[in-house]
Amino acid sequence: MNPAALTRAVFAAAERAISRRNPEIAVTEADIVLERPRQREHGDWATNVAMRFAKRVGTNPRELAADIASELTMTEGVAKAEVAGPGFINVVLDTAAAGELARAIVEEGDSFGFSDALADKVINLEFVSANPTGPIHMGGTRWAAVGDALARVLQTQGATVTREYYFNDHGAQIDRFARSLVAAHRGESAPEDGYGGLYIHDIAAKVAERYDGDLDGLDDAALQEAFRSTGVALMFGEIKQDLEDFGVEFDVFFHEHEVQSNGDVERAIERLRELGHVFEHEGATWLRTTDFGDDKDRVIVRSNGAPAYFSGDLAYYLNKRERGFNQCIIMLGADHHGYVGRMMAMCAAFGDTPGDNLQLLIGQMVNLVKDGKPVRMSKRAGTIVTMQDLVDAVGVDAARYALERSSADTPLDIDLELLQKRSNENPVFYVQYAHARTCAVARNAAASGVDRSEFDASLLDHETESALLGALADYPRILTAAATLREPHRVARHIEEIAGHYHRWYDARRVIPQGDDEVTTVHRTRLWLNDAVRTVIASALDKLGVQAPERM
RNA sequence: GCCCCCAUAGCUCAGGGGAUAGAGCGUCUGCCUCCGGAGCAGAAGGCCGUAGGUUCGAAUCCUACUGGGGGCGCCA
Repeated sequence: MNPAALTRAVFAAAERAISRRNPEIAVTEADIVLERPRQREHGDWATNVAMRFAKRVGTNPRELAADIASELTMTEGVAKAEVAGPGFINVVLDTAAAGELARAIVEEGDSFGFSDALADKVINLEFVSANPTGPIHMGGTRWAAVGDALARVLQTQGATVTREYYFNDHGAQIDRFARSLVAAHRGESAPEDGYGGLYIHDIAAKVAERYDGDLDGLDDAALQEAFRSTGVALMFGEIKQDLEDFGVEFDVFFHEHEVQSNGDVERAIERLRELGHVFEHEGATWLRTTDFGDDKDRVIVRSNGAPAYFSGDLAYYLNKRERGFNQCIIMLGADHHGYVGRMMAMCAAFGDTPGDNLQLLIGQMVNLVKDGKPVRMSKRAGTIVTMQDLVDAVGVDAARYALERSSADTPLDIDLELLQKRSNENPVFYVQYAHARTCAVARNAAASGVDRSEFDASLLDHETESALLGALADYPRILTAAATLREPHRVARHIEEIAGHYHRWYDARRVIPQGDDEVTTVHRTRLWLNDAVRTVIASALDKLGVQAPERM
């Protein structure tokens, strides 16, 4: 019996028990909450439905629970339902009913746990969007890992997802970048407001190489323009390469320059003006974001006629909506959380629903720690620590997993020394090892003549087997939660749990017969369970963009 | 000054109102005659930052405070 079927059974039982006492109280399936008890001896599942309804029904929770439990006991697949504590109903499933899951998972394969919960969502997921003025730093690295994982998790729930990178190739920062390159080219020190670091010299040298001496005759403006366009292109190429090496692929690289030059900005402003949210003040054009909860109104066209940065956001958001996305998710670093108010106000000003059509996720800072001290400087970038620094230190799998297993709104310290010293101390290896072990067992099973020609779920009766099956049964719910809450770390935490249950099962039960013992149904049945675990771990690691090695 | 995020084991972090608060790492003790010991079993280690409140029930929700991080431009 799967959780959905049990939910229906509990619903039916609760409805009968409650309506007997008071027919006017309506129970819906949404009122039924099943959870996995922390203590195994509390059964496979528990529900608090009696405690939730006791007051309204006018009885005490334990009495109502007893009624529901006795109804439930009659349900096929339920071995036991009993009242516990203040009014919980603990349910133990028939061994066979629980064990069927092993076969179901193997037969369903990689798509086990997928659903159509988000099938109506056409999602634009914007993340990283690092400026092309330097390499990707730790904030961008965190979002690259988490964003890619989130995209994959959303897709398991039927959502249509476009991964998008907003490329700020417009504005004053690019001027500063160009001037920094020119300074490096001339052997001068970086401008005060410019960018430093070895990479600036690398890029400058590459630009010069590409022009092959043709730079000599150029005046200052032409020189800066040459370094600007070529430098940005080179920098962007490096960023794309870093992302690719990190296993993250974007569907769309959107250039800010596009909305700034094709009239979209003007059109967005005009739209907002028609809606009555734009006003002129002291020569500048403003959006009245305070009407929608922002702390202050925002300039969208400066008094000198130049569009403010925010105007690009207006046009870009409108552009996304016109491309057909009904949910725009933007992942921002903690240093940008100040934009939340104005972005949400902008969304509302367009007549959309903040929190639905537009969602902003804020990721907290990542610090690398070594020898107990924060690592602040990169060899290459000078002032910041880059994605490359992290990958060089611990590898892609460990880097991604370390970033993905924590909630993005927790500030995170990553201890490089620990991850470098003995890589098996990293949780990613615990999970990967469990997967490799399932593969080793499968290989040995094949060699010993154990196959999946038979299956008897009632033979999966060991406590480690019900625990393992329970964790596997939970996986679909974890995936749905991870998607709807935009918290892919839940997937990582859950496979750690599955891996733990698997290792304990491995210690307690053998798939391969010992010595000269005959291969029996027990061994074949256990192979199904082994392969079910492999299926789920491989699928979950894939969602995290982490390798699931067959051998380590 | 105002706003946002965070505070849970020695460290890094999980815990979407439920029962005895968990994992990995670190420390200590056991387990290799047979599917991979990158594993398993056990031990030690917690006023869940403080104080109130809501609730049958709070690490979880609300308020205030303390401590840490970040942000508050006609910069991008």
